[in-house]
Amino acid sequence: MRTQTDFAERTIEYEKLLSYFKALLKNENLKYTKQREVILDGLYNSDGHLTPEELYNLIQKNHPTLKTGIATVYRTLQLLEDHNMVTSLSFGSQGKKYELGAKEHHDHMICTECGEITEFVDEEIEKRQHLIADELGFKMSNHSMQIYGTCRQCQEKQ
Amino acid sequence: MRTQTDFAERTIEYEKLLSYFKALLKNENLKYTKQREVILDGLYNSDGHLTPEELYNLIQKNHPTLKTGIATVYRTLQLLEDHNMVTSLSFGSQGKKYELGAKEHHDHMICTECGEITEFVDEEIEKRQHLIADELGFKMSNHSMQIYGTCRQCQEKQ
DNA sequence: GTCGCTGCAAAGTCTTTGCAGAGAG
DNA sequence: CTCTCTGCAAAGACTTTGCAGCGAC
Repeated sequence: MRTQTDFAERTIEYEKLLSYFKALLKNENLKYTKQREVILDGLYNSDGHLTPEELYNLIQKNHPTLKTGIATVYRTLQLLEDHNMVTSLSFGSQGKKYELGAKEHHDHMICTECGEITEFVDEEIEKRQHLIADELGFKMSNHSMQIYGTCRQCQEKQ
Repeated sequence: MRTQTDFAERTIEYEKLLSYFKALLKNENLKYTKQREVILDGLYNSDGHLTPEELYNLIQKNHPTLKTGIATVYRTLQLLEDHNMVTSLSFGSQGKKYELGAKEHHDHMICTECGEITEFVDEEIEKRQHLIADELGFKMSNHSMQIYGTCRQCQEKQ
């Protein structure tokens, strides 16, 4: 099993991400704006699991001079999701969160006390998922798995 | 692996479900009302994956004489969820759906074309989930897994 | 009878959209 | 220059809440 740390090492650098984004925009006759840049940047320079509002606040804090509306955050997240650059996660009552999807596939372990999200991958589970889809005659396009519980820190607090 | 059909056989009968619900209400000095009955009934007599609005419509159709407001549906679903009688699922853009949680644990395979939901359980995956939680020092309380793709019927249509 | 429950409508959230001006290419 | 993007505010979708009357116990 691999965990979050490994992913950090594998995460493609910001430069690559940015040029991919720029190429994509050019390809579709869309424009590369300062707002789109800071949104991508915000997603990159965070733990990667943000609600639209959290992202909006982060941008306001880091780029106070640039006026960026929440509508633009929503629109850009939608754009990024349409092009598979980000993935949206909906964990129960925590609302919809977004993460950069350029990373390798992984699953999530969510602490119900503090909301911390740890990423992991288990090859065995991945294999079985494909197997199950095949058995049910399903053409699998995607999958997600979440484990809910209490993280080590929160257990110690109690 | 087991699938939906097996679950139908394991599903506890409505009578048991109902008496559990009644006992629970009595226990907390809550009242057993006609509205609460038809809501539980609606959840039971369906494929078990309903949005609050779908449930509301179903009730309107099956019990046209009984006035049941959507607010009551929301309130009752909340009540049932608080007492672990139903589970809410949020699958991407499909919105929040509810299912009776008295059934055995299972995971979901969702067709992104027609929205059909098939349930399944894989013991191997269940085992590995516990293992992973242990390795990460996580006290697991719950987990969910979704496989997205195209179901057999929708593949044939194309 | 009491006290919780209900429908209704109003109020909250969260997200999307219309528009006129700003700005990238 | 053109045509997309943006902020703003208004509109939408979904969910929750306050209230006065209703109904379970």
